[in-house]
Amino acid sequence: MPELPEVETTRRGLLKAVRGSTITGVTVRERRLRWPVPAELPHVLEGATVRDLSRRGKYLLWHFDHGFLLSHLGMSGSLTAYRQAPAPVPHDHLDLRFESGCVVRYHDPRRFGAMLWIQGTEPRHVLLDGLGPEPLMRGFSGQALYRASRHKRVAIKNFIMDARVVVGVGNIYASESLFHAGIDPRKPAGRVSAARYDRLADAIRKTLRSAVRAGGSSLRNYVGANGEPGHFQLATMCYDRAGEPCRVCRQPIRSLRQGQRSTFFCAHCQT
DNA sequence: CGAGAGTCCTGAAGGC
DNA sequence: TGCCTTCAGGACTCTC
Repeated sequence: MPELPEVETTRRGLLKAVRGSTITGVTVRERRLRWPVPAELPHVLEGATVRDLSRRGKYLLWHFDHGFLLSHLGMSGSLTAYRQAPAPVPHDHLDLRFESGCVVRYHDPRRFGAMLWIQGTEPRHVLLDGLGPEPLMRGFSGQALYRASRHKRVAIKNFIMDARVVVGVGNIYASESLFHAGIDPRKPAGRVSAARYDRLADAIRKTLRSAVRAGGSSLRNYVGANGEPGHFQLATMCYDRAGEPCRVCRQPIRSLRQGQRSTFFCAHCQT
């Protein structure tokens, strides 16, 4: 479900409710996520005040005076802030209760997400080591992609989904960005020109920015922090459109599997 | 080392 | 209706 725009939408939605607020209680109903929820999590969070909520790639970092809560939504996770929480439903794995009465609830049917604790004043964690540049910040450019891609035989689509290259480009936005840049997703990364990487970097920025503006994607079951679905699915050029006519040239959109993931592209517009 | 496959898990959808 | 297979927004970890 969540790619960078969904995580950013979640962050913005939660920020007003949680920044400056103190946690009064933590309920863990299911510890078995991607990694076990640390047993000490309720103890370290109760009484702590959220100083900030930031994002690194698809990770959310909750800042406290003595450490950080590192959360990831995985494939099917969501974080929702309730002024008054309804009764928990299946897969509501964790609640953060605030002194205001607000409850932030983590829901994740597939349990590929994570809730981890980083002790200390620096947000250092192996999961954050080696992450590439943020696509919506300085440091990300066509030139950076070009440099990182030399001598790489991996397909360009898999290359831009590698978090060491650039963070936050998931399966939907990888296909969409390559469509906008006119690049065949099967092309070896090392054989794409610098000029085309400039186009691709622009396409990634534009695709992600417009999805953030739209409040994230709403494919299948995405809901944001306020429970509202996103609207990105209305605008996909190729993702999930196999057999349907390309919106530019009317040739049928093709699909294939790359690294166990579905890719969608237009063989006429993308070369 | 790089590249590709396997893995965790539940639920929805489609075929028969 | 029911059973089975396939697929789903991620990404770490293993194998070759």
